[in-house]
Amino acid sequence: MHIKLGAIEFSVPAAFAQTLMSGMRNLPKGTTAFREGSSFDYVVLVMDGWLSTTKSFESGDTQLIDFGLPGDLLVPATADGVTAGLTATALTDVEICMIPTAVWHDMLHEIPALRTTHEHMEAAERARLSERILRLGKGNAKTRIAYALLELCVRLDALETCEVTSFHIPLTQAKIGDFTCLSTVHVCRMMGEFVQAGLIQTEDHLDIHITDLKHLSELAGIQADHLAFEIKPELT
Amino acid sequence: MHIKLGAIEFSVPAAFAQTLMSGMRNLPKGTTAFREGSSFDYVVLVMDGWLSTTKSFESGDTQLIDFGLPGDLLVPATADGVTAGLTATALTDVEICMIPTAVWHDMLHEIPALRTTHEHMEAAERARLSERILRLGKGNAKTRIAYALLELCVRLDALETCEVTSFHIPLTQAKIGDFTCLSTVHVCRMMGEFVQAGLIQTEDHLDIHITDLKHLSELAGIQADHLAFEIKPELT
DNA sequence: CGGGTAATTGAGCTGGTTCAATCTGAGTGG
DNA sequence: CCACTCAGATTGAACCAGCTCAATTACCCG
Repeated sequence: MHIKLGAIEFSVPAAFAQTLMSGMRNLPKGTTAFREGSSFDYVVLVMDGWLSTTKSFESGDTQLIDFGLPGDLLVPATADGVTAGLTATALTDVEICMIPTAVWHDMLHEIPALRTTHEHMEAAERARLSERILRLGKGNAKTRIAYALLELCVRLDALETCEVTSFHIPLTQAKIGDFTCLSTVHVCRMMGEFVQAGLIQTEDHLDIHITDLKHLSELAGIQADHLAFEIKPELT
Repeated sequence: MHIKLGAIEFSVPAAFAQTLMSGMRNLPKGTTAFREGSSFDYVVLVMDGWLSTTKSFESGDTQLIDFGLPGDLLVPATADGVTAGLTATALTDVEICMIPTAVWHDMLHEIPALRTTHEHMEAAERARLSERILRLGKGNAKTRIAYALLELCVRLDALETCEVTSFHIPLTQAKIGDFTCLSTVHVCRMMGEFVQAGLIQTEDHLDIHITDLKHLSELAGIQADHLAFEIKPELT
């Protein structure tokens, strides 16, 4: 039995195999893995596909907090250890593994390398959120979008040191707007300007080609390779 | 030897005492505990006083990410496990304990209750950041300030279920602005309106009295007691 | 009393929003 | 093969929450 955490495959003792197998779920696009406020004593390992985590006001206004990509571990719990503080929704058809929190702790305990990777991924998540808060607070629309593109590029391991960097994001402009806290209208305009300026090209609105990494990085306010060190555990 | 994590005192085996003692530091107001980008293989336990964690653009624009209050544990590392992703600055005279990351891991391993509390505090931090991102993205100035006041109130254990709730925050309006991503001018105006509307009173600009918790909660978009469950580990 | 930090108040400005069309492309059914 | 539909992208234009700039006030401290 193997699981992938971050970019690393771990072989898991047979004792855990049954629990892992029975935790596998296929979620069709648009369905929910767990919901804010509900009791949910699992961690969720993303095997395949994209999820978003969101948080809402009672009024219904909803903010996209983060994406869950293959290899990511979603930890929904708030301080009480049991109640989910976020809602996780499948952005594509998704395969996840729901692991009871207690079992996950046992696994971390029994597989030291897994614990190390887990800690690096938690640090990566914190770093990601901090970078994003910095840009929400002090960055303008272009900085926020440029950063979002770079972050996704790095997380998808698509970064190329030279020439054109290409990757696929299963996101509408509305989702990019949710992620960057901008209206779809403004996302559209800004990305249009990026294309005009020769920073990126798009195909089908979903395949992104970064054609001028240097200037996109400048706009984002961070060097792409530096960001990779901050948020990609396996580069150490 | 005892340490306080969250609101809980833990007795620590003698083997760790020497390391803990030698990790103690007194930082005068305005000094820095660790700096973004530097190598720093410790976790920082806040014994007394307030710290802020910040993140900056190369241009110098700086965003306040979070506060470190007594009992909080600051984990500066990014995904590489060693490089600090944040800068921590003392907002008041501060007493901290710098614990080497490896030692901290040993302590978590040897003291199961400490590990549990640590996990709840990490969950609390995630919850706090999510709540804040929600308000940065979808909330207006009043919502953000109201939430900031409530969050600090809850973290300071000052919450009263009825009547007036009072607490002290060693913050200028400029810091509140940094925290909520608003200009000092706008913080001033909004807090002025809160006072006018009878939601809060202030003394010396630092002592806050919440005089209408119900309406402040409505403005903040969360019930104060619900927030307490989300971000206070020891209420479980 | 002088000097410095923080708060307050007024007034004009702007980045990004909202509202409202219009356009485009991928189905879908006949 | 075409007409219809629907989601998403694009474009234009008015609007506004919060910012910046600038001046004034309040308070503390030596």
